[in-house]
Amino acid sequence: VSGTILHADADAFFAAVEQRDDRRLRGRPVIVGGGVVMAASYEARAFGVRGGMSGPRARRLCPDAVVVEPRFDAYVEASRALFGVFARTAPLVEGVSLEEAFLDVRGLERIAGSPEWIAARLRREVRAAVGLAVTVGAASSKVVAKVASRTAKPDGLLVVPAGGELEFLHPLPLERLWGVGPATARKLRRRGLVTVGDVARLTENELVGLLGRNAGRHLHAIARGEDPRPVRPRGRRRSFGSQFAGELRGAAETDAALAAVVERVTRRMRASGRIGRTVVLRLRFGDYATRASRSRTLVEPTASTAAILAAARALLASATPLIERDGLTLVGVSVLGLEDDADQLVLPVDGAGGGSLDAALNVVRDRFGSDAITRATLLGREERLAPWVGPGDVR
DNA sequence: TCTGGGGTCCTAGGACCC
DNA sequence: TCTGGGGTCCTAGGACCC
Repeated sequence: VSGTILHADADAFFAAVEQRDDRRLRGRPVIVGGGVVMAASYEARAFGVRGGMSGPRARRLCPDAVVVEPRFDAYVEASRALFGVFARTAPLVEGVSLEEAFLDVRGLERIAGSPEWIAARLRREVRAAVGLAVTVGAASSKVVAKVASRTAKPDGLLVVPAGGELEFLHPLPLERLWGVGPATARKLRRRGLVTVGDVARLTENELVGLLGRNAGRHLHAIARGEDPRPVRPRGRRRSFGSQFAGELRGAAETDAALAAVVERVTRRMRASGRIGRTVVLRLRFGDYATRASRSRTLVEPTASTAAILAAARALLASATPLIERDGLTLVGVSVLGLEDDADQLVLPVDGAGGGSLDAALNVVRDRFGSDAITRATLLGREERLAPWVGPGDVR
């Protein structure tokens, strides 16, 4: 069936929200984030500015760009509105990030019209209700819908009809495929392959030999536009992490960075009412290429700063020889193996009657008894949501 | 061109258990 | 006494995505 899956993706999301909220920025090159480019408006991209680029480099490329600090609250709010339109458009929505989702519109033909019509209306409604441009790709599978939206950006709509998948995919450069990153692209290019069609001419066995069993099979399928993965709402996040990048000179400086990183992670965990059991230490060394990770699984899950910092320090000590040889340029900590913290309740103060901390505490006492609270912490909205809210947190 | 920060999933080997 | 298949958990690394 043609176009039963839509991929909707808001264009230059952070930058577009800034331009929406400040008309002086409209039509001008806008860069969100000073240290590193988190988003660039299309006006800035015309100068070669890209996400992930260092701030100084971006300003060299585009000296006239307006650089604004990110406002995560505004992005989360815009994302809520965006997903509100998605939810009104299709019964089944899979959020990929704050600004992007797959929508299953199978069976909506008689109610809502053809996929093309649904997609066009979705774009109009987002424009009207959220004030942003969203590009939509429609196809019979997730990969093809995703590649279609990539191809139609910005502010576009591309429907790939059933049966037209290969005609659409095969002339495209193989890097366009969703799931082909730098490493895979390098391997394929070394074999002289350039387009998706070139990849599709390889047998499954050849691709398995090149990339491994699973990756090879997957690429063999998607190069033919075959992707059995259904549109499925994502579950909750599976890890919390944070990192510090920069030259770390000496043990004291490294330990201070480690402590700050752990504090950020555990604070967010407590704010979400989650605890975790596996602590992962990530390191990058002086050559900026070599990386290593060390992990340790605790007996009991925790969100305690002290417990996780102790584990992280032990892991760091186990990597001392590597550090002494090369120096460190990054230290990061992630916590996996998440569970709900049964002893902790996180509730929004403004939703607990009265809009004050005392009122919220009284709600808890009423429900669980006067001695239920051993400790209460007031968290800002931004601590709960930003930075980098996962799609599992949006709903 | 020097270097993002936050995530997800897969692979592979070893330990341990039944 | 020797061989064995299959499952789960843990650790380290790698690829990819936004």
